[in-house]
Amino acid sequence: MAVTLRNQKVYQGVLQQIRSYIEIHHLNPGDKLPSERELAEKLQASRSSIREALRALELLGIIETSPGEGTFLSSYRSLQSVEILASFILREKEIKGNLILSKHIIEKEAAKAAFLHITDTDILKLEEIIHNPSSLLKDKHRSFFRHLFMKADIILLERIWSLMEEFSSTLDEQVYDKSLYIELIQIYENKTYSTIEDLFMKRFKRK
Amino acid sequence: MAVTLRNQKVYQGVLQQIRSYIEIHHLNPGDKLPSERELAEKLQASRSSIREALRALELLGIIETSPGEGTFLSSYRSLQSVEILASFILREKEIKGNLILSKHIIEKEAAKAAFLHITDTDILKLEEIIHNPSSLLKDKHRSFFRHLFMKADIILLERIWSLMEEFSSTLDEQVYDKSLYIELIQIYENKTYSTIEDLFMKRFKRK
DNA sequence: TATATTTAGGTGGTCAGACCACCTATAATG
DNA sequence: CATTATAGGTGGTCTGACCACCTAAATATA
Repeated sequence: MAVTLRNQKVYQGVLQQIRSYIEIHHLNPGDKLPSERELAEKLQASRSSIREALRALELLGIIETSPGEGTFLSSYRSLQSVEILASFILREKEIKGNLILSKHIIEKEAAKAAFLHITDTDILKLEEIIHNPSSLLKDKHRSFFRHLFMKADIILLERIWSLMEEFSSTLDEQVYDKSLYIELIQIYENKTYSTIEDLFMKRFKRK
Repeated sequence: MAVTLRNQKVYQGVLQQIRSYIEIHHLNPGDKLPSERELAEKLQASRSSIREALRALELLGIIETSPGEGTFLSSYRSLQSVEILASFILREKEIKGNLILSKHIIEKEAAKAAFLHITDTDILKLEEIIHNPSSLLKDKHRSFFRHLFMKADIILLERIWSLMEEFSSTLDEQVYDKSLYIELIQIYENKTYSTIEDLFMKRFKRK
């Protein structure tokens, strides 16, 4: 059995050693890790313990496994862990009321952060999204803000916002307002940054 | 063996079923989950598979285990996953810059949202936090904003911010600025809401 | 009776060994 | 040479076994 330091569980030690292994061997995304049986022997732990560590890493999106092939470092960043976390956190009732407000705040900041980088082409693109007759209001909303997040270059907030969007769509109260987009586009055209804050805030007060 | 839907692994199914269990039984933080053997029987999976799911949940800080006692819903969010995630994933440079900015934005919004609810008592409390000689700047920062989040009553953003704080603390560059807190307290005293935005933005521009 | 002690059973932690389905490279076959 | 078996490795899963630990009930003690 692997040495158990300070009441640490074996799988936690395995976690650290795998991290070291990756570092020492300069493994890059897509590279293969030793097999479970090999790790078990190398790290002096049972295959079960190795697997407990690997499952945890998998949930965090750090590794991927292919039956019959092996275990590999993830080449893309999975949001699996965030989703699991979110699904547990958002379950709590008080949080749900918070969700709409938080999402609104993040959208406001995206609109502000994008301001400096918005070009005429972007404005056309945004108008096209909003006036597309074949899309639902919900989809318009998502495309619209996704574009803003992209321009603002705040990937992290975009991811968080995406999750909030997903969860808020499971709630009853849908709160999309077409005039918001139109007014925002006008602000971008007139280059009046300072009015963005008000645009969003007055809309939230109304509820 | 548990039914394997769409190539889904057993432990992933177990993950979902545990989530359902928590919801159906209205479990709250601190409450006890069924034992591993009981879950194995209930969910028609082996104890190993149950454990793989539990280990993953443990790493995410959703559950805690006590040998000899049982498995419990976490009463506090341990965030131990953050450390692991950070050490594996945060190598990517683009994300780092994004992290600091995103955290800064959320802190700014917390400061604004708290504005209306700040009382004289709160101001004293905030000053006490900042001038406490026995705490590190990092801890001052956290206590300070935790108080603001509490007053603003935006739990969800606070959770997200906590995650970001944990993440950013694994980075080299620490960016706490004591004068920010002092100026912010002054704003609360003078009740000049409109200057909060500038206070934060000018600080970010400097970097 | 009231308190201290033992004990039995439950719980998580870990391990070893066994199949299975799947993949791949090699060897045997046409 | 191309095709097809085949053998061995890999993750996925299960079973059953210990161990250390905790708790509460049963027992012994004051």
